[in-house]
Amino acid sequence: MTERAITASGATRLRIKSAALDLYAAKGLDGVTIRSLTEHANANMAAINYHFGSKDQLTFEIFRDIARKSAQARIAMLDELQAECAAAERTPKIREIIETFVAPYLDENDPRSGVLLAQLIMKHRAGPNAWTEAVVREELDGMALRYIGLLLEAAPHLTSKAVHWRYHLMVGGIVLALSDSASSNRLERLSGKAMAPQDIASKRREIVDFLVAGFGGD
Amino acid sequence: MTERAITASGATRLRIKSAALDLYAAKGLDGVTIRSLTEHANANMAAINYHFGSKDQLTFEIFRDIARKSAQARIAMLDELQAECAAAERTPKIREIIETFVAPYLDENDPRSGVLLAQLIMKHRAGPNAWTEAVVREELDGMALRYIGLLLEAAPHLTSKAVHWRYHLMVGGIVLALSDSASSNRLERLSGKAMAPQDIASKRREIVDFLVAGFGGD
DNA sequence: TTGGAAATGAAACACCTGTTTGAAACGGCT
DNA sequence: AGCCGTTTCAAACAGGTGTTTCATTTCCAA
Repeated sequence: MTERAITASGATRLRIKSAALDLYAAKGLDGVTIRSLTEHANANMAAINYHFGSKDQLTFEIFRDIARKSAQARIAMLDELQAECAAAERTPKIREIIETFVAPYLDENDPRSGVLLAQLIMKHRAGPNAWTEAVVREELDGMALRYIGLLLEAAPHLTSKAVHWRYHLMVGGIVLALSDSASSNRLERLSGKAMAPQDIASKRREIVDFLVAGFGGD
Repeated sequence: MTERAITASGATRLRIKSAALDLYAAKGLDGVTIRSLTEHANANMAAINYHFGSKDQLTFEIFRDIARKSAQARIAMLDELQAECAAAERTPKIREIIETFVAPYLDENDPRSGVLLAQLIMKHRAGPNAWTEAVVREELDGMALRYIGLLLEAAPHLTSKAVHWRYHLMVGGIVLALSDSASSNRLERLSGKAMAPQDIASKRREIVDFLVAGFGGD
């Protein structure tokens, strides 16, 4: 009884989700209306409420998935890193930790996710919400605590308070750096067009180098 | 002919501006309606269009003033710093430069301005606007270039590209750290209530220390 | 083939936004 | 006092938002 429902409804459901990812990445969290959304998805307005219950619920699902995917990717990388370190009887280095943290924001194969992740966090800061709160608490907080613990080990010269602060400063730096290339491109403007913002590899290098230095070296 | 107009209109004009500062700082850029605004200002809805032309124009004036004030404060501090350094025949240190940059965000006498400044920048990144663009370009870009130049001198081990990047990462870190204490208080939650977010002095110290380290030491 | 649930579509709905209107009240000046 | 430009006020307005309605179509199973 549910099988046909799944396959049949799956079509427009997926079309809507896909269009939502595109539009949110392009126009930002406040620039997408239900009308523009259904137009890009070749669907009817009512389809959103029919398939998702409400626009808020759709948005929640979208960003919960993005956040969960990024958290899982980081957890996998951290597991691998810690296994490696356990074998070599050493603790992870600051640079290694930070590289796993930055990775989901700068995935060459999926640049959209990094932008969306940044938008989620900015939205949660600029005007928190029932669903931003839920996404951050349920998908991101645990991962953040793991990073803070690891960084605390890797940077024994820093107090716990300092590591907490620097974790948050790190997130902020990444998020706003990401959003810059996504919209206003202030970095390119101020540097006199000398910067190539599309070069993800060098972008990652600059960001990681700064953050590693911020935590007190490699 | 203008005198009485100025004094008479000045009253509600100022009341509206003051209420706007309060509400924008408390509710964020997207949480203030013309109705809540005039209610808090004991004014009529039409007063906003009568005195400011439009809600957008009012918002523009508010944030242009905030941005201008912060830029002027920083310019004054930089002038003093550079005069001091010229007398001592040395160049400004990274820490000295960054302390002037952070200062307007963490003014004990006016904590509202820091929050508003952070909101302006987040809004400009999350969803740029005609007036955010104008404020950033006209009030902030020149100051940013001066900082980048100074930091380039103070951190000769960094390339120009690196300094540009780190300047933007610095802004991002400050802005999101500021917005955290303003709304979601994630730092306090994750640290198990061990952090005292109201202690501005130690907050400034943590931020500056991280940024100084990020630029490669003192 | 046919019955009935699932899905779609066009239109209307209710709500909230910023803006405008036109009349009333105010306040200084002659 | 009487005038007139300035300012205030309540109400209505226009535009956009998400949601709902209900008739229609689609599609699978009996």
